[in-house]
Amino acid sequence: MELSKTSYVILGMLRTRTHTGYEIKSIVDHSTRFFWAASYGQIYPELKRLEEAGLVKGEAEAQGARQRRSFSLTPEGRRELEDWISSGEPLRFELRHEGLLRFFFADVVDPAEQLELVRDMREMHERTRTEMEAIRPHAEEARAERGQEFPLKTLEFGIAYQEFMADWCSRMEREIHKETGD
Amino acid sequence: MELSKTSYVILGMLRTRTHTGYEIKSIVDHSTRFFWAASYGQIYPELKRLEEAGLVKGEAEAQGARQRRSFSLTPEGRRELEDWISSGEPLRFELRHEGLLRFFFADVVDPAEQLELVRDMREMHERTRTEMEAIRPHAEEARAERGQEFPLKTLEFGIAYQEFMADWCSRMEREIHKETGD
DNA sequence: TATAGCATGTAATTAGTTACATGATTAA
DNA sequence: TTAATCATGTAACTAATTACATGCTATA
Repeated sequence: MELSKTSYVILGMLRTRTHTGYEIKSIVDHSTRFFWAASYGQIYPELKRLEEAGLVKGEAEAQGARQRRSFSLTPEGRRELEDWISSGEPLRFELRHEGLLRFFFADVVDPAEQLELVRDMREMHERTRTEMEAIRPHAEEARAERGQEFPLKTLEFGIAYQEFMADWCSRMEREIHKETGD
Repeated sequence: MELSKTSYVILGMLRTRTHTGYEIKSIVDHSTRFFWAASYGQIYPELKRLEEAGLVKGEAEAQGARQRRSFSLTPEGRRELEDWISSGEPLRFELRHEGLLRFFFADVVDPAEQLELVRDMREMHERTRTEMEAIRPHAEEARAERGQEFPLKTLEFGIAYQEFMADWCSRMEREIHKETGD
């Protein structure tokens, strides 16, 4: 069975304990979504496929009349996850940035609009940074209670990344302002 | 007509002069593809739609028996491009980074593998940086000959960005090494 | 008692890549 | 003469989002 990146997100989320599809979605939304998102439309069908492939095991945990299936990693699933992290396969990355795309073509508009664009970009990155700061307690808890170092390191990277982007925007604001001004 | 980001890439590429679909593809591959890619499978059908919408105009420029259609911006197309750059619509951005995704889950493998992962990530970003440096002459030419400031600024951002990523990887290498060592 | 959150899932749509098919021209 | 590059386009596929549909449970 061919595993997609999203399959690995799911396997990874089950590395410490069992979770429902719903829980996986909300953990993703508080962690990996900044560099790898996943929707219900991917998670539920993928959980089914992973179960068929013997990499996860679902167990009914109904609470009263509410249906609920918790999934756990099988030994094969864990091996698959570890192999993927250790595999030397090329690491792809992709940035899709609408602001940068507009910026690239910004010679066709005048400085006032150029300035507005970079200002909007900076604000967006500052907002995302704030959003990430709000998540920090989660990552600190994961470290304190489950000994996980990497979610926090990853979050700290994310914050530094947003800062880097916002700083670059500030620099561009100054550069453009110089031309507009005197 | 609803325009996608890729539509704007095409309009943008025609801002200074006419181009064929083939040329647009190769310019994209030397510029915006680092934050917005486009394939032939998008470009040719999209050029057709843009022409039907009156935003670009194609002209046959056959050289002997070889077919060739060059497209130019119509006044409406230019306005559409300018409006998009100036519009205050939310600027979306998305990072998909397989290395970071593995890193997030890296608690499940041992330090030797963690180290290998960040090393691979660093090397990838250094390679991309080198690739971008190779493009610099193109962007400098655009500035010198067509007065375009923004493609060069964007490229310089790209280079700084790759450096930032590579530096962070180096820092992680040192951090992990400390734990592996003594 | 009503709203927010928990929970599962599918269908339709959109976006995008890859592979394929074809052929001309230029430079080594 | 052959390989690289120029040039156009479609078909099949893959990935992913969004909207929809359903219903339970806890809490304010």
